[in-house]
Amino acid sequence: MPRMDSTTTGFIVESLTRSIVEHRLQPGTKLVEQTLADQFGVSRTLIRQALFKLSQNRLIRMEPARGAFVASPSIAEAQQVFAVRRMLEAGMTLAFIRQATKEQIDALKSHIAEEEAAVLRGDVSRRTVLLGDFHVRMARLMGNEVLAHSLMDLLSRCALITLMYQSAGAAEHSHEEHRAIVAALEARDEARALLLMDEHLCNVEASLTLAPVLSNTT
Amino acid sequence: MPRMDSTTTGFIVESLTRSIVEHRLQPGTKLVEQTLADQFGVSRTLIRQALFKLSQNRLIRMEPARGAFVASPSIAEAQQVFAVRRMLEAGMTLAFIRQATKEQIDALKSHIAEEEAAVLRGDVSRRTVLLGDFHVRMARLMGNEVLAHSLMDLLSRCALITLMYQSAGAAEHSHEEHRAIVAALEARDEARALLLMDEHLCNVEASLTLAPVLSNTT
DNA sequence: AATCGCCAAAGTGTATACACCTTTTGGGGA
DNA sequence: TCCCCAAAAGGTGTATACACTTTGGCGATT
Repeated sequence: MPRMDSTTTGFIVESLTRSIVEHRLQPGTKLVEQTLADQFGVSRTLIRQALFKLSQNRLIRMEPARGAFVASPSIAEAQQVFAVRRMLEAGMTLAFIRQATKEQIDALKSHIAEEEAAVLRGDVSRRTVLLGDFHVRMARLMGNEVLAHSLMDLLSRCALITLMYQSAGAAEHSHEEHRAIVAALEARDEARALLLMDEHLCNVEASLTLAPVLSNTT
Repeated sequence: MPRMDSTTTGFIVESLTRSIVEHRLQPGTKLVEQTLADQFGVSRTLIRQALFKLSQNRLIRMEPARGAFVASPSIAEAQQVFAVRRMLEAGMTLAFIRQATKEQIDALKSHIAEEEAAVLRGDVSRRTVLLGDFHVRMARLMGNEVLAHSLMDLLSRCALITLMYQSAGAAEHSHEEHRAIVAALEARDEARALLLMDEHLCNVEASLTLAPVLSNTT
C-alpha cells in the first residue's frame, strides 16, 4: 500500500489503543505482527511502528524476539502512576488558580456541562473519555503542552489500569468531584482546590482493588 | 548485518543522544537516514527505529517526508519543561521526606560526594551527568520507576535546552544546592526542602537566557 | 533581469525478502 | 507412560527494493 496518507501509523495506534482501553484485547494477549498487518491491510513495517509507539506509552510490552503483549500493569506500577498524577495535578491546580483567566475557567465549566450531558444520557464510553479529558484540558488551558502530553500519557495508562483493577462501584462520582474542583478554582481557594484534587485522585485510585492509598496532601 | 544483538538500536540512540547533548550535532541539523546508516554500518531500518525513539524524547523532530532534525526547543517549551519539573520534584521531595529511610538518605549523600569529586577534579562532563542524575536517583530511591522515567525524559530535554540557552555563569552552584537540599531532607524539614528544591530549579532555569521565572512556591 | 515551470537528484515511506530465534510437536528410548 | 531431543512451523529482526515526495537548478518565457 504505497503512501496511503501520512497518518496511517497514527490510525493504527488509535485503533489498537481503543481496542486495548475498551477491553476488546485483554491484558497479556499476544499481538502477532503479520496477523495485524493482514487485518489493517498494510505491511508489517507499519504495524511494527505502531507497536513501538504503543510500547513507549506502556500500553503494550515488547519482549525481544518473542513479540508484543498487551500490558498488564502491576499493582505497584498502578500506584506509581497515580502517585505521579497527584504530583503533577497538584502543581497544575496551583498554577491554574494563580494564572487562569475567567475565560479559561468558563472553558472548564463547559467541559463539566459536557460531562453532565453524557452522564444524564447514560453514555458510558463518552463519559469515560470526558472524565479523563477534564485533566488534560486543564493542562491545555494553562498553555503547557509539555504538561498536557505527560498527563495524556499517564491517563492512557490509567485507563488500562482501571479496566484491570476496577471494582463494583467504580468512580461513579468523579463528575461531581470535578464540579467541586472547578468551583474551588473559580473561588480561587487554593487550599480547597488542592485538597479536592488530591482527594479526587485518591478516590479514583481507592475505587480500584489495590492496597490503600497514601495521599500527598499536608 | 543479521541479528547483531538486541541492543543495536539502543546503542544508536545512546550514541546520537550523546552527540546531541554534547553539542556535536547542533540544533536544526538535518539527520539523513542513509548517511547515518553508513556511519553506523547498519541499514536504514535500525536508523529509523532510533530516530523514532529520539523523536518521542523530543530530542529530534520529524517532519513528514522531509526528514529528521535536531530539535531546537523554543523558550516557551523550555519554560514548560521546567514548570513540569518543578511540579514533579516538589511532590517527590515531599514524598521523600515522609518515606525515606536513613539508608536512602545516605545513598543521596554518597551521590553528593560523587558530585563533589567530579567538581574538585574539574571533570565537567562527568559533573554535568551527575548533576542531572541527582534528581533521577531521588526518584529511583523512592522506588517509583514511573516517576524516574518521566524525570529522565524531562532531564534529557533540559540538557538540550541548557546547551541552547546557557549563559556565562551557568549553574555553577547546583552542587551546593543539592547538598543543601539533602541536608533539609535529613532534617525532615518539609518546608525548607520544598523551598530549596524549588529555588534550585528556578536557579537552573534563571541561569539560562530566558524570560524571568515564576516559581510555584507559596 | 526576473519568474515560472520542468526535470533530475536526493531522500523519505512502505513493502517485501530472508536470516535467525522460539515454540511446538512428534517420535524414539528408557 | 513419561521424558527428552530433534525437526518443522510460526514469528521476530534486519536488510533491501521500489514508489513517491521534496528540492534545487537550469532553461524558456515574459
